[in-house]
Amino acid sequence: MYDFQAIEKKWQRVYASEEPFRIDLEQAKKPFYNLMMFPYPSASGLHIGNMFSFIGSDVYGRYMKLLGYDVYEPIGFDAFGIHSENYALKTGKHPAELTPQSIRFFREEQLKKIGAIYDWRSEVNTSSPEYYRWTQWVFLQLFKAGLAEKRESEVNWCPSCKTVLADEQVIEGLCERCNAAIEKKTMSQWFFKITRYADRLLENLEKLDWTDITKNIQKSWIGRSKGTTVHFRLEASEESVEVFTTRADTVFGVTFITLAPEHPLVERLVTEEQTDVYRDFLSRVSKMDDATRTSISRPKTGIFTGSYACHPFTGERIPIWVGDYVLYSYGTGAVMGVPAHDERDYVFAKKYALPIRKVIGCSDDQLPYTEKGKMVDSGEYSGWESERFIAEAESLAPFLKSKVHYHLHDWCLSRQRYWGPPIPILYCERCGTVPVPDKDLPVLLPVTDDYIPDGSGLSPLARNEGFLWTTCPVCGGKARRETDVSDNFFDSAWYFLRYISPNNPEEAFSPDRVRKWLPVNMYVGGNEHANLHLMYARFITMALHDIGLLPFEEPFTRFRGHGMIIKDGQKMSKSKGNIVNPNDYFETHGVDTLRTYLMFMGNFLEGGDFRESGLDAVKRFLSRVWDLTTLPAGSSSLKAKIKMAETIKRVQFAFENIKYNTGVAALMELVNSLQDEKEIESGFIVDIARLLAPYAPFISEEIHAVYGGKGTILNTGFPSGYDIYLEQALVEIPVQFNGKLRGKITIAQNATQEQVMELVRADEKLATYFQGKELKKVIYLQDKIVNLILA
RNA sequence: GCCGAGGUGGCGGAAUCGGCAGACGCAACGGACUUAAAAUCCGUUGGGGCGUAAGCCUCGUGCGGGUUCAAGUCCCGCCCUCGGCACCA
Repeated sequence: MYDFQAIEKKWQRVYASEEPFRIDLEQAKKPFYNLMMFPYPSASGLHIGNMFSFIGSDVYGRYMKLLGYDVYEPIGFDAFGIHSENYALKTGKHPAELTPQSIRFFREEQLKKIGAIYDWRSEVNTSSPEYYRWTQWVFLQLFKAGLAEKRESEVNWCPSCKTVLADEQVIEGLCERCNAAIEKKTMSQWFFKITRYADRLLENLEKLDWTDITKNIQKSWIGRSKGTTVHFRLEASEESVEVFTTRADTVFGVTFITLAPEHPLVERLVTEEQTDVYRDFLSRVSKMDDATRTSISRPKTGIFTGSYACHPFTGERIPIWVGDYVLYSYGTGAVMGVPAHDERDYVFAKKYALPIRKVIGCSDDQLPYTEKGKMVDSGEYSGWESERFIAEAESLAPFLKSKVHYHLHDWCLSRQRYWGPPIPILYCERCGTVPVPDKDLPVLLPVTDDYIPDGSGLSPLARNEGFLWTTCPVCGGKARRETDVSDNFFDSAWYFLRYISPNNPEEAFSPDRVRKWLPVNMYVGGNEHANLHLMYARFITMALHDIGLLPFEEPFTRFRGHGMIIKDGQKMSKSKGNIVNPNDYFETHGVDTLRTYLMFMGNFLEGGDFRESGLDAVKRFLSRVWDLTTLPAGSSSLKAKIKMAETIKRVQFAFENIKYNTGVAALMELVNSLQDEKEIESGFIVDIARLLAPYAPFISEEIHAVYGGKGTILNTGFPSGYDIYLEQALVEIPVQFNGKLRGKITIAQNATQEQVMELVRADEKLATYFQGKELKKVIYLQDKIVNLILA
């Protein structure tokens, strides 16, 4: 009888007391760093999606362990940040009080029970001073390298969370977390200059073993766009306005210029008689939130400034407009209006009766014609191909310059909140902006009940006099601390470095261990972090590399993004009441069953549909595995050994290619095929347990122990030695006539075509197909298939 | 709109290099065990047709074409779903 509860309790105790997966970070011979994405300890516990992710990662780690690697699988908690703080605000409990409770539940009731090979000595907690001391240190490294900068900027302000958000935390004008409409505010903020790395972040993708899905998400987020800037001299002054275009070939078709309403030239360009119109327009635009402003379907509006520029090629007068569809934050904040060859310009020109000039060969009813083609009515360049003009633009005229623009923006690091690491900067009246010296780290987050944001735009720390004032380390005078804390994404942008030196009080990460363990060999997590976390972690790594602290540029050699779990064909949500709580199944089905089922229900990289009926099926399967131990010891059939050899290959393929579901299926097939065995070798059963061990740790350990095995089964190697039986296996060869399957023959491996044909002709049924036909051709693939072409 | 991934039975999903489509599992149906039920075990299960039967034929991987001895897989043209980006100039 398979008593899963007793077995699991026993091995959970063994794992806790004997710690068989402790890794000697100094001495390990074959280091393999197996990482999964940092969990954020919510009060509601790890949900089934996290569990899916962690188990998928652990299955890989266990497999590598079985192959003999010293697998380091660290674990820790991403405990700072707005999630924890918002929850604290809602419940009225202090985050410093709540966070340890949440962590305790995660650790004791969930993570320690799932049979993962975590080395708990690795545990880090981003909200502990021992950790954030080094977060602050990393900030200072970047600051000293000129990669951190405070500047005035228009920022996304969430009126509900009362804080600034990075661009990537704004989804269609709404806050990623609370869905409140984002407002624009001008504030002084700390930024990391990630845009300096845009090209390298893009180019390095080629070298990484990541799936194309993840790479593609990063590519489009970086959003590299190659184009040309064109200078238009203003009619009324010596200044010029610069526009950015990817279609320099349409420059002869410009009939107007449109500036973003925020463009600094606008104020000066609006003529007296247009002032009222402009004021009116501006008040309408500023009332629009970002969601409305950037909605594609919204009608485009604009006004004429009253001023003109000169066309650099033709000298023609070009009216300058202001349009709400031009974004100040992209390109130069100004565009050249080419209505004949651009959708938006076309609509705009039609609306305001501006001329339309065709400069790319096409028929009139095709306008706006946005394809490339042959240039027409373009002075000396008429007849050129678009591509040629674009490629050579820079060399054609001094007012044309090649330019690359990125969608990626600098990383706004400041948060006007409480629950994060204080940014380690001081402002001294005499010395200006001063970094906190390393010896004074960490800048401790004060323990206070006064942590609720007041909407002033300042962090709660700004009200804390005890925190605020200090002494300038340079001149000894009075200095004020920076009161913003840093973005939660910064905590998790370097944690994989801390994991290799988790308790080192001297260094953030020790260089010897960096060389031994990094970069991370295998990283597993959700693709929803492809734009944010993965980009930031890559940036921080690249920056630390350039500073000379890391010998590599890319933190994660191999990354696999897993899919999402749904329940009975529907998305899980609180409102539907169909949230799966993993702990519910520990008692009813057991951890082994839950783990194996999660890996079996679908392709790990694509997600799956969670169904209790499937869970029952896996429980039955494990029970059948257990029943094999009741078979008398003896020798199993050749058929069984051949099946084992095939299963080993299939299971290994499944692990290597993260197709875990097919590995479970292969094991089920093996167990099914053993139903008729009368007796079996104990080694055979332990080999089944070895194949199963990455999926179902506890039953595997128990089977290993029942047959006298010592220590963890993961130290006993991946099964081998069955290939000799495979050589004895007969093959079944499908026989086709004219491409249609008509039968099969069974023959020894590596048979010649003659041997195969002999059997085919000898087969009573197959032979009938030859009657009255001439055999024209035989296509024979050894051990695979034979196709006979008859006339 | 652009970029990417995908579309396979009643359902979740397999099919590694162009070579037996539907592995494995669920559900359903039939049977064994049982006084009965649950549990468990055994069998059947893509559609259509022929045959008393063993079996045989035929269609079939979103749609339409094509390449090939052979196509879920490759090529061309569509449709739909999901993910990413998006007044991006």
